[in-house]
Amino acid sequence: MENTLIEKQLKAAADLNRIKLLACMKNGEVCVCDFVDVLGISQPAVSQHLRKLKEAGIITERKVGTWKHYRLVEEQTPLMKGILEQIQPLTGCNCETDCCHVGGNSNE
Amino acid sequence: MENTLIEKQLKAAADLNRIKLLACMKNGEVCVCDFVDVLGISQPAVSQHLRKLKEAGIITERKVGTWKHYRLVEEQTPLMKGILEQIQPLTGCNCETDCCHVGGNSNE
DNA sequence: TCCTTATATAAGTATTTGCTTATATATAAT
DNA sequence: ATTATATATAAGCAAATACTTATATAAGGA
Repeated sequence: MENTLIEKQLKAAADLNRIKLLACMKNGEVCVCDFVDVLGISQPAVSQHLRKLKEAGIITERKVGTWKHYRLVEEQTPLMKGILEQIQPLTGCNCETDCCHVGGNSNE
Repeated sequence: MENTLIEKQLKAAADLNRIKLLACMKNGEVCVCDFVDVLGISQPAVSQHLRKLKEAGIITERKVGTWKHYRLVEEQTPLMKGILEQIQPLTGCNCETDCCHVGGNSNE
């Protein structure tokens, strides 16, 4: 693993909001709309963070209708494996069970 | 290990010049003057990078006359252990054997 | 003491970053 | 076709970053 790739992945991970995104995704797939609630920043800001993580090869996406589900890629570099192990999980952002306010347990 | 400390250490490590500094220190103690040659940036720039790594608890220092020897702290966090493992070693910066142009194998 | 050397700090600046609001794109529903 | 929803992209801006040069500090030697 080259130092320039290490730099790219470290830069992608070195932000508290993106650390929280990664923490959420440790629980499974998450939608952009859920992240907005979790981080308290705008939807475009979330999109930009996710793009940075995607460009570093850390996450990938899946389109479901108008939604987009993001998740950690399966084959992480040794560097990212170590980092992801250390990131503390975040509750309240599990897309599997309550994605995009669909499923009947939302009050909107 | 809290996510805010993780952020601090990731931010400290997420720079190619600082990655090179860490790579050098994997070989042992290094002086500021040696880093200047290795990185090709000014001495104050090196000092500032080293301060950032020190403030993140990643490195420590030892004063020897007018020189200052920097080295990795012994008790690294699990996060930094993983990162340091992945950083590729850099040759030409081993302070133990050729520190600050002292030792007779310099041509100045 | 004065001068030199090694390093740190200060101040200034260009670049990068992380947000914002506004707009574009894509899908679904009416 | 029109409208609504979810996400992405564009543009602009404030804050952070990484350098520079100039200066301060500290130790050693003449």
